[in-house]
Amino acid sequence: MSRIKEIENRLVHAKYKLTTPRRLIMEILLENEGEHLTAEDIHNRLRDKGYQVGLATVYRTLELFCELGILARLNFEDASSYYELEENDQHHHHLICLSCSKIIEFSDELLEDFMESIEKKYGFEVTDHKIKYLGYCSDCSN
Amino acid sequence: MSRIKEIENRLVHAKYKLTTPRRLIMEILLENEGEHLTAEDIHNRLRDKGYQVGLATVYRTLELFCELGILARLNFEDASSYYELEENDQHHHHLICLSCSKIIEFSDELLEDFMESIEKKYGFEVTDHKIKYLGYCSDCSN
DNA sequence: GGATTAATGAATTCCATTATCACTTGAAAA
DNA sequence: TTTTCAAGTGATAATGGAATTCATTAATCC
Repeated sequence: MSRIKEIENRLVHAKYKLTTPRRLIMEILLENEGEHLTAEDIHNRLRDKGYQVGLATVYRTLELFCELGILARLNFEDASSYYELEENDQHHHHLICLSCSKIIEFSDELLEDFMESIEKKYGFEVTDHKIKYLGYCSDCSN
Repeated sequence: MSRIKEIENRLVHAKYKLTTPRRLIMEILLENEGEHLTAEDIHNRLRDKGYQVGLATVYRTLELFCELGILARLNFEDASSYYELEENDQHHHHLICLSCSKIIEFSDELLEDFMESIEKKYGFEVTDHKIKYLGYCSDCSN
């Protein structure tokens, strides 16, 4: 099944309509797979292609896609949120260059020898790391 | 050396003046050690204690303290930045409850058996995790 | 077809943060 | 001490990302 069909199915299955703005936003996301886009980035690219989609709709659609697990929202050190396609539940994390802000992705098959292997693999000199575990605390988990 | 004296020294050593607003903000931070405060939190607590310090000054001071390594700025999933005292280079990370937003801290002596041990130690059901390594990429590291 | 509901988009609002700029402070020099 | 002046401050305006409002439009149901 094509990538776009699969996403369409997820939308429809969750009782949402596949509208033109949603399809257009989805196309932008697919065309720019691998990049980390802000809502405004997407809004601009739509405009550049001649499509008029309201910024509010872009925000709403991105939020919806996040809820459906189609997208992941990323927060780096600046104020904006960045979005990227979630590819088949494959976690991946980010190396963030303090100098040029370049973002390199890496997957997490192995958590243990992370630091050493990553440094070698990407020639990245790690000076700090931030880990966040998300989930439910003992008060909330039942 | 007292905590406050030590921080004072760091300021002066970096050629910054020890002004009243900076000292007051430092006191608030020390009084609330262990909490994650926003700029506005600090501003409010100063006001509640009868001190008038401009919000802009609070922001500037927090930024300065971050540069000097006195503070760490934390970005969680909401829009605000949170600040906490950096205690002697001891990394620690965060468990964030998706339900009540409670934040539990944990240290990182051992990276490997993290997930399991954390779940047990804190009764926290981990459903996702986010790791960011910060440093310098191969283009920037020399 | 008419009614009901979902979705859209322009504009507005919100809110955290940053910039501006005239004024004040405090520490070094006189 | 007093003077001096860069450093620092604070009221307010500006910014920018995100959320909200509401009138309009599109899709779906009976």
